[in-house]
Order: sequence, then C-alpha cells, then structure tokens
Amino acid sequence: MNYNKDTSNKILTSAITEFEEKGYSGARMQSIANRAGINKALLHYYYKSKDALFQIIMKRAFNTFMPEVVRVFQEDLDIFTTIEIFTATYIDSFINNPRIPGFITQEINHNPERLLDLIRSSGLDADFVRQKISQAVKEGHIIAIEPEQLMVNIISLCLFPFVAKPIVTGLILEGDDNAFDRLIEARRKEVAQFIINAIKRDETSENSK
Amino acid sequence: MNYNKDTSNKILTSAITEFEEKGYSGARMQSIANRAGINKALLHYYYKSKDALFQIIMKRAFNTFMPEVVRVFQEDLDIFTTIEIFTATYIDSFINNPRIPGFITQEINHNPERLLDLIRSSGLDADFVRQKISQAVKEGHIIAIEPEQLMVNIISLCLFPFVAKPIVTGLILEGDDNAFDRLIEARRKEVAQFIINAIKRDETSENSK
DNA sequence: TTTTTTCTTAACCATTTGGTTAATATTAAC
DNA sequence: GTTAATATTAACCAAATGGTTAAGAAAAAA
Repeated sequence: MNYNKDTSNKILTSAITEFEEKGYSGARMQSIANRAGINKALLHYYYKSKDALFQIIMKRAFNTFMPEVVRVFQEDLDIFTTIEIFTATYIDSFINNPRIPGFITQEINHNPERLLDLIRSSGLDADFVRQKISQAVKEGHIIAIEPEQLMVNIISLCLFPFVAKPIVTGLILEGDDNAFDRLIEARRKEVAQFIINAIKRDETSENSK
Repeated sequence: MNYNKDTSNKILTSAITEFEEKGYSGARMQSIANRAGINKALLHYYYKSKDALFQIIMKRAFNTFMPEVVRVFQEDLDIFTTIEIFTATYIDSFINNPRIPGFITQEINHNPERLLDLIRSSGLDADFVRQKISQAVKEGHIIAIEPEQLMVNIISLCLFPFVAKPIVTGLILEGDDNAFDRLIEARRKEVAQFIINAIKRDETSENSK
C-alpha cells in the first residue's frame, strides 16, 4: 500500500495541507493530486478513496503527539509538575504540527464518533486524570475544583489558540504571524503558570482541610 | 428579500442547522430545502446563492451576541468585575446559541478574512481591552501578564468547550449530554473565578508596584 | 533479452451539486 | 371578477467531483 515511498509521501503531505485548509468536504482529490504533481488516477492507486486517505492522515496525526502526551500521565509526579510537563508537551506537539488542531476541529463536526475512537485507542485514560485531580483536591494541594472543569480548562488553554490562529493573529496581533509564534512559544510555560496560580491553595489562610 | 416571513424563517433555521452540522462545503442546498420542506428553486428564490445565505446567517449570528459583549467593555468597571461580567455574558450567549462557536470555527478555515471583518465591524476594539489590562498590571491590581496572553486565555476558556463539545462529552463526561449542560452552566461563574485566581496579586507579599 | 511486476497516465463515467427556467398556484389590488 | 403581483413547483442544465478503465512506461526478475 505504499509502493514508491517518495510518491506516497508527496501525496500524504499534499493531502494534509489540503484537508487542513479546506476540511474534509472542501478538500478535492484533484487538488491533492495537483499539489503532489501527479494525476488523480495515481492518487487513487496509492490511496483507494478520499475517506481512506483522510483516515490514514488522521491516525498519523494522532500517533505523532498522543504517545508523548499519554506518557506524561504514566509517570508518578505531583499535580503541579504534571501540569507543567503536560502543557509544555502538548503545546510543543502543536508547535511542531500546527495543522493538527484545525484538523481535529474539522473532524469534530465531520465524524465525532470516529474521532473519539481514535483518542480512546491512543491509550488516554480520562478517568485516571480525573482521579489524580480529585486526590490533589482531597489532599489540599489545590483548591476545590471539579476535575472536569480543570481538565476542560487545561485543554482549552493549550488547544484553542491553534484552532483560532487566524482570529488571534488578525484581531489581537495586528496580522503579525511572527508575533503569533512568539505568543505560542511563551505559552509553553505561561499556560502552566496561569493554571497553577489559579488552583494553588493560598498557603497563608487555613493550613489543612 | 424576505417575502413570506414564515418560509423565510424556516429556511434560515434549516440552513443554520445544516451549516453547523456539516460546515460550509459539506452543507447541501438540497438538504436545506428538504429540512425546510420546500424545494430548491424556492430556496434560491429567497436567498440567491449558498454563499449569500451563509453570509446572512453569519451576520445574524454575530448580531445576536456581539452587541452584548461589546457593551461590557463600554462600562467603566474594575478589571475583575469586567472579567466576571464578560465571561458570564459570553458564555450565556453560547448557552442560548450553542451552534455559533462551531459555526465560527468552520468559518475560520473557510474564509478568515471575512470573519475578521465581521468581528471588527461589530465594534469590538481589541486595543481598548489591551490597554485596560496593561493599566491593571501597572497599577498592581493583577500580576504581570502580557495582555495578549490574558486575552487569549479568556477567549479560550469561554469558547473552546462549545467547539469541542462532542469530545468533552464523549471523553470526559461519558457521553452524558445533561452533564455537559451542567458543566457549562457552572462555567458561567467558574471561569471568571479561575481567571481571577490566576491573575490576582498575592496581597500578603509586596504592597505596591 | 524476454517476462513479469510495479508505476503512471489520458480519457472516461456516473453522480452530485449549485443554480436556472418556464410554467403554475396563491394571494392581493383594482 | 379580472388583473397584477407574489409564492411555489417540476424539470432541467452545466460544471464539478470521486472514482474507474485500459493501456503504456519503467524497473525488477527471469
């Protein structure tokens, strides 16, 4: 199914760009072929259908960053360190693969069930994370917060800026793409600090629960 | 251009659903007509093209929530109150119009320039917000934080959960749609508290500057 | 060198899609 | 009650789209 590696890769690269720019429905097989400098028949020779091509790319995308992310939770670190490493790892993945968030967002609407399967099969265990947070609350390391709320907050802060890049750049950064890169680079540490500030217990007040 | 108000509204409602579910490229004029219980020719009689229909809906969407949001910044409130009212107002808008965030996200990829124009023309002044934050930093009300970072954080925390609803519900809330509604309802106040915790100065340490 | 396998192409096809036409039904105006 | 305007439809169309076919290059195997 890969035959000539060179052609195969050219197709994949072109397809990623196309899908990311136009979404699944907007993407055109002809356009992907053009980008790759081949013709449509050859495209179908390598990847049997648009849907198959999309799914392969989706899986690849997840395989590039999920393993790292999952690994963070396997180590036994305190909650603050976990948040620091997680946010940095997560944001780093997207710095290296900036198309993925937009890609994922497209798929949310296109086929949510398939996307969920992909996430689940990558080994991420939401329940484990939930418990880690609950425990940190119980032990008084962080303020009382619903684990679900904190999880949503963390993901939002990491992912959303990538999804909304054109808006952030156009509206807040006066169209300066370099400023966006700098903003994101700073977020690698900034986000963790922000979250930790928000949830750390005020040491000066009560001592323990 | 509206002729029979009843038909016109039926079309609009159907089109919103269709665009929101499938995005611009995925949406089908035939499907919109079917949803509205009319035929395609009539659809084109009321709205001259797919693009025109989409633009009208987009504008309407913005008009339903931007005015409220903009108003928050026109009142002269301290930064904490501003954040509280802004996040509550913003999230409320999306509770009442839960399709809009997904809609906007689609358009980010489809036509970012048009989206930016729409936001700008709604009267939102990013520079004014930036200055308000800068001043709060200078006056020592909040910790040193780049205004751009804070702005991105606030928007991320409000908007992203709606965009990622299927993921949040499926992955974190075990598919329970009601749990999602409760989570969002709680966020109306939770988000502001989270942000304020993150940026408020620790009163116990230094006194000024 | 022939043969077989792999790679690539131009031409083609059925279906779908946004959009139009021309005719008809319904409502409002006179 | 006839006329004029508005609203609605079935049938149609050209262009685009995902995908196929059959045939020819190139490379590898014999």
